[in-house]
Amino acid sequence: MNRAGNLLDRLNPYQRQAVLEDGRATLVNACVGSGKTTVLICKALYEHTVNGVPLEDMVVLTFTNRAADEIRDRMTVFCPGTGRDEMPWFGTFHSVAMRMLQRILPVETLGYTPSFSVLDPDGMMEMGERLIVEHGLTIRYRNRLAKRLEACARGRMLFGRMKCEDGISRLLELLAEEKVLQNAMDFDDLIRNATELAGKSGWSPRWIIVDEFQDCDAAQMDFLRAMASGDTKLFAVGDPNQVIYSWRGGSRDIFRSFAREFGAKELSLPLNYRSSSTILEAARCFLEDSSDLEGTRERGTGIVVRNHFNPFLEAEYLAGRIRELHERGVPWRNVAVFYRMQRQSKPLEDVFRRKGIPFSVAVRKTLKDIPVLQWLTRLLSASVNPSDRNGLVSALSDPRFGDGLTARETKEISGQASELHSRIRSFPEWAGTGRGPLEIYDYFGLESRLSPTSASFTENRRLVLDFLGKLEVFCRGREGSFAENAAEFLNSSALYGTEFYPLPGEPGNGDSVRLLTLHSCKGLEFPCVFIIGVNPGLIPMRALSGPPGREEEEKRLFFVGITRAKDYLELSYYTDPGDGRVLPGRSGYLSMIPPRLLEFGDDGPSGRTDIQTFWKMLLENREKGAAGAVSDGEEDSGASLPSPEKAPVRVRHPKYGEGVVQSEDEETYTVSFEQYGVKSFLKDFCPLEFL
DNA sequence: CGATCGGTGATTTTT
DNA sequence: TCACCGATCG
Repeated sequence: MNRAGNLLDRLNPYQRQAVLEDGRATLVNACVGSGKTTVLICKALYEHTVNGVPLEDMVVLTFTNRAADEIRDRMTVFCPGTGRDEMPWFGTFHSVAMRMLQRILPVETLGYTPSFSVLDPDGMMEMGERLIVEHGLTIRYRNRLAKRLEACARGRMLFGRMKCEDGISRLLELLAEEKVLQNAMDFDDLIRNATELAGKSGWSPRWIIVDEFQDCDAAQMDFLRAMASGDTKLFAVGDPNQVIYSWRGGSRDIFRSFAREFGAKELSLPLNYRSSSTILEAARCFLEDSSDLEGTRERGTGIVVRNHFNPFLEAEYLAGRIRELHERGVPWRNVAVFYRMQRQSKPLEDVFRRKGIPFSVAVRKTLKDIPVLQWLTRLLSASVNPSDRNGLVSALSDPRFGDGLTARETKEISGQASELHSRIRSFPEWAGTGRGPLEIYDYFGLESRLSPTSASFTENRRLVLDFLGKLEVFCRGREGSFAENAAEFLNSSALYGTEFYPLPGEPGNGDSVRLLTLHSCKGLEFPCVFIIGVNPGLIPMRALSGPPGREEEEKRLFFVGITRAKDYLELSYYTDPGDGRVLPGRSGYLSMIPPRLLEFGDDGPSGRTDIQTFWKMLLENREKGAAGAVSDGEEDSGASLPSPEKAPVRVRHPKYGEGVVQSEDEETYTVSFEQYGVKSFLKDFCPLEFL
């Protein structure tokens, strides 16, 4: 009681109201940086310590492992002695669904056993490839199979009209059968099967609490519905302004339908504690509805806008600028650079490495990127799960580490066909209650399989022993057989994804500058943020086709990026992006920010950059023997502007075409274009041609 | 089989 | 705008 009492004292009135709200369903519209995770944790603590709800009677759901870990860690701080076992239903949607299927739901009715295995996306593709061969299916666009399957599973059809017979839907059916046969569930199956069984089981928690509710898709909503009985209370926290995954099924409508379906009381957390009011005011320009967003902080410095010739020179500039910040006492980890596409990190990586700036990149690492671990997990999976034909075939047929059998040969294996095969089959018995890394290493004869002569031998050996070491730690102190525990380990590492594996050669989360896509920066915050490539075609991404609402989502994405910054924000764009799909010059989004919030950097470091830019252009032009491109380098510096007259002033813009100047103040022109509506332009950086 | 034409999509990605 | 696939034709 005391603890919870103290906890409440630290909350603002909005947060306190949310924690104390006791209706059947509560929907908290939490603005960016308003302490929503704190509220969520306080809610769980309050119900537990004050209202006496056992933690086992609460389902607390997140979308990422990172969020789940944070919540569990912070719970443990307030409830000392509480481990994972006391919070069985705290976790990601997928891990909670998996646990329910393993422990309390009758999976047998679906043809599974509680020791089913979790099929990661790569494993699913392997299974798909095999089924295509075995059944002689004809699949169009084979190299985009993954995308096609995903689209098909969500009821959409990629490459809509196809003249010829296409086996994609047949493949989907076969996959569904095969998964049951192999006692394996993919990520979607976990949610779907848990939903189906929970609806019938009659089991319900007293509370369901959901984080980042705006990311819920239809299947996850069904899952909530299936778990909730009439007595279950629901508490969902989210921010409709941060819907940036709608292509994955998230939707702003989910807020409305939740409120309607459960008659939820809607509250809001409008106070942002993170960003300076200047940054927040700029961010507000990108919202459809910014009414529930109030700053609490001082103005801070202006948002710096800069242009660079190309991504390479921009990286040079950033390296210098970030080093300068570091020398003034800013730790590396307080700085982040955001961009729209993964590949934009490349020039930054190269230059930062050369200039000795420590950095870490959020790269998407899957098992596939580390072949030896991919093979090892298939091998172990086949060893602990006898129905896992898929893993067996993958492990045996691998040309590098396995026996290099063809699919046909592997199919006909009967028992003692291969040494490796018999080792796999007798593994559970051999393993008993526990085996160490070196024992397993020797048991499978890995020393020779990893081919000691190959260049990557040392690295592969280290990766394998490291992985087996983690397996040992995981299994230590657990009851049951080693094979059972190893199966559990493989399942959670499939769900835990990349972070479970060491990234070879890369420094971890130490003191380094973070390079992130605008999508992956969600949920983080940094004192200093640089958003690069704010060009038309990149931010916003060129949206040719696609459902309406695309443009709004790009705005929200930029909003998410801006609101990561606490104190310092710098936006930059390229004069010469070096990519046909990206237009040179400032994105229209920069014109949406009131100019009084911006500072256009043209002194100091950028001056150096301009000289470099000029040299670079000179060199390139000399090499190409081309002339005339140089003048483009300064497209944004104010060309001669005629004084405005009383009569309508007509202008031409390179992208928007002809328009009429509507109004003018000291810094800007506001121009109305026929097709693009009203835009405003800074006088000093004006791309307009006066007619 | 090689050349050519037409249609489609490109990016982001928790688990 | 470009890259890639599939269909079609000679």
